[in-house]
Amino acid sequence: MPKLFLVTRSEENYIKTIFHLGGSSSTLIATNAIAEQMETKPSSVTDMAKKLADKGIVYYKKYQGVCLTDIGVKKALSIIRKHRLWEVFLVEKLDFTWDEVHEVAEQLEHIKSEKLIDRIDALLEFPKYDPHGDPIPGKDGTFLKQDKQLLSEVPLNKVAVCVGVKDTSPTFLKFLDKNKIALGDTIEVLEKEEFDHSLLIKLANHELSISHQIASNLYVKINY
Amino acid sequence: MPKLFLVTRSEENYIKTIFHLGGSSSTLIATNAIAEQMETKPSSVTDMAKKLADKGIVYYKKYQGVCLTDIGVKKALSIIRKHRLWEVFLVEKLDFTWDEVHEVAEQLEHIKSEKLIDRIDALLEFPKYDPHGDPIPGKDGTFLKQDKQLLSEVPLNKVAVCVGVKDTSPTFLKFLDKNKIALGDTIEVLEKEEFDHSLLIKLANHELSISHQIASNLYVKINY
DNA sequence: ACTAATTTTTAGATTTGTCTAAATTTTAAT
DNA sequence: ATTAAAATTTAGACAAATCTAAAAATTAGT
Repeated sequence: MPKLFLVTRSEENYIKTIFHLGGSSSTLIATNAIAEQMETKPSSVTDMAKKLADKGIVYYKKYQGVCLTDIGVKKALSIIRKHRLWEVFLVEKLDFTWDEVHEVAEQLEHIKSEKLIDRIDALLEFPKYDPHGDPIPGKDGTFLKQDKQLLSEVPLNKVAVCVGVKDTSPTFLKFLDKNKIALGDTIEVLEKEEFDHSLLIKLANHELSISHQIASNLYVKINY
Repeated sequence: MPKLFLVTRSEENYIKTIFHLGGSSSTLIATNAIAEQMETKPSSVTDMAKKLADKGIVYYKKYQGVCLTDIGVKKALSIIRKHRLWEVFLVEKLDFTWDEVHEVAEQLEHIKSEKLIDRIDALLEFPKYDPHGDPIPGKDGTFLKQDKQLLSEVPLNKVAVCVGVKDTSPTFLKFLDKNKIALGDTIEVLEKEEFDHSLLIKLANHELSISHQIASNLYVKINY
């Protein structure tokens, strides 16, 4: 029986980052990519890669990169589940706004108590998505892949519903608030400008021109 | 302007322990006492005492012990406030029992977000006492000294209300549950046995004989 | 007041997680 | 295919928080 039960906060952060960079399903993630994402140095990543490999959490091929093992994926999903449930809690129960939740959830996701997160889940009535529209992994490790797409890829005259964001920076989220674009809003693509790929979109009560950069950071789901 | 804003988790635990051992109000607390309480070694306490003294959080007299400065007391109250509010949250909102809350609250008390704890406070409608009957420090640093006393000190035939416990171990709390002694219960002292100082007490629906050790770990408030 | 016992501190070592700088490997370019 | 550039790893160092063992100071006993 391997003793995989002591995972430090730092280790958890690495696991989460590797998952977000696509390191489940045997895709090797480069040391540099992890270092950049975590704002640390590549040599630190190498050190941690070895330690996580020893614990059976990642597969590490020298000079090639790392990916999560089955155990690692499970651990990652558990952390992401906690993070997203806490985000829902902060928004639904404590009236935090979109852009305020991330920083606090980064801390709360490391609290070690199975009972705690299960009770939070129940209190929130088992939500399926977090405030950014990202799916919440199940207690059993199930993970719903969402059929969302970027607004920039939606065809002309299609009607879609805003379900999330790619860029989660406060700057971007504040821009959305200012322009009255919120989760669940209906968006129709009226025009696509060939010159700069900007979009003219129609919201509930107003029309709006948005740049390609904006459109390629907004996730939507097309209605059938 | 002193930079007192980086306090590590470990430092917070020392601050809290010193406070609980009576180290506010310039009473010097011995290195050994702190070490015993925290299940660490005296030499580690000395190291930390120096560090906290450098930061202006404790006053440290070599070979004599430490006590909290004004800044230290403030910091301690802030941690205790968080700890107790989280305990109320766990019991009131997530149906945790008396004996389950402490361990989780020990983790939650270190979450750094003023807004978070203020919103939790509001969600709970600004409680004054935690589930063990201990008062919750105010946001402004006010701290209600409770006029509670040990059941073992209550005179014969007086009626008192159970407001808290001194020993917070699961063993003790489970004993209380089993004998149907709960927070808010009315207790009358019927007899005091001279031989072993055990007490015969009267509860709502039953009488019960309890040892001195039990009685000296139960806090009550006498009704006027 | 003078030992003896206890408490506290110092000095040096350990672990975790990080860093810098140098060495090595891989990738890309001509 | 050889070399230049980029990425990665190694080696050695450092800070935080802890420990052990030895030295120093305080307290207590007679």
